[in-house]
Amino acid sequence: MTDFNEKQIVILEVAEQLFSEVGFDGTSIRAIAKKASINIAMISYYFGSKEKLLEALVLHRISGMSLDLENLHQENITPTEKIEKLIAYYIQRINANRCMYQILHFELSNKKREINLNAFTQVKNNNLTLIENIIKEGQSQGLFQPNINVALLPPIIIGSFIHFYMNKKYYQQILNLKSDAAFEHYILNDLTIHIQKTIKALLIYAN
Amino acid sequence: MTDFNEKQIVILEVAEQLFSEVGFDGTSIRAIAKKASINIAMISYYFGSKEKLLEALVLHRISGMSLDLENLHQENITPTEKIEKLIAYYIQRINANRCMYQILHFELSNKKREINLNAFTQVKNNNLTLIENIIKEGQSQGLFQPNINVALLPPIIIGSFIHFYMNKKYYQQILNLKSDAAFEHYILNDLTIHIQKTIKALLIYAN
DNA sequence: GTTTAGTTTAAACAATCGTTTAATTTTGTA
DNA sequence: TACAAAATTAAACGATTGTTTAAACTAAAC
Repeated sequence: MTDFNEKQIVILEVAEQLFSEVGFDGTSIRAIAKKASINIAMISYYFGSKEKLLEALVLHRISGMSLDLENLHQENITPTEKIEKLIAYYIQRINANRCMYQILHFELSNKKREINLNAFTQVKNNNLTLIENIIKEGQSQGLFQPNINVALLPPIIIGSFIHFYMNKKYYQQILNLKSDAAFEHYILNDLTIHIQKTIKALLIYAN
Repeated sequence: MTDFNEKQIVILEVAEQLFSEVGFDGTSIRAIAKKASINIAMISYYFGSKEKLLEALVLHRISGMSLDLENLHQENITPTEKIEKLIAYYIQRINANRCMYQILHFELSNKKREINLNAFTQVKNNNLTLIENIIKEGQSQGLFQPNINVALLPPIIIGSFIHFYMNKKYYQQILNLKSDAAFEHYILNDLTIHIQKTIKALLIYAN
């Protein structure tokens, strides 16, 4: 998977954290080097430049963002249950990769940057196909409505999560989630159930 | 509403565009000055500093982000129709303020920055109360389900929009929206209808 | 016409930025 | 041990950053 040594991995991890916390432009080479306990020249030495470090980081993480659920489609459960499982797994994976999602979320919409989107587009298309197959199955069984815009389902799932996570302080306040652990627990339970209910209702309920 | 002169307004508008396009850290005082056709010293002269310019910009725009729908609650239409109207209006307003939403979205989650959130929190609480009142009305009429987590509805609406907008290029590609106008039209029609359907289904459908 | 306060300007400020250099240390191989 | 390649370092590079300065300009008030 990776052709990076231990020291390079440390740099990538530190960069990921800082980029997600204070942005690419808000992160200096010196800040990364200090946090990774290395000399600032090592970043150019290993990755070439700050821009290329970002590219390497994205490519390094992107493969782990594809949903790995080939067995789900073959499981002997109802399409509704499959959707439930898919969403829970999806959110758990977004949460696990939330730093990278945050970086991509901003840097991809940043007109200054021009990252190679092919790998990310492929991940999104792959995840979209996965959802599409389950929905087609549900539709063929007469469980789901026929007129579902599948392309707009990921925005609901990902968008809800990202917005919730980006406004962490606000939702911690109004939902009385006093610790980071409580916030994360809420995401993996209450928020997940809420999104599951929402998508299920959309698929099943006839307008 | 504003105590800014024409020149200050121009600076604020240019800053808003650049901050949303390339981020706060990605925007230099000189870039703002050049685009606004003013001397770089004028920004410090009028606003004190770059940080204070951002604060002034947020405060300048924030009042326009509160939903103004007092009459909606009194209209003689069903709660379901009220929700539809509310969502269409909500998305139209997010779209109109999308630059500021983008700025807030990133800068508020940026650990470097410490903007005064009170005004924004007030807007969010105000909008939440508006939704809550309509849902209570629908619940009292037996139209909506009783167990609705109102706090998690804005994340669906705002989150879906922002995610869709942030991944503009991707969705333009897979939805075959070749122009900016076609993309905006899709947001104000198809995406709006999709979110309306989603929220309605969640409110009405019993899991 | 003079004065005064408010604008606008070019220039300079120190600080930080990403990157490169050249010398040194470390590591692995013969 | 001797050598060569790789890794690491401190220092410096020029460019750009946000901000300040002091002079010049504008326009209304007296």
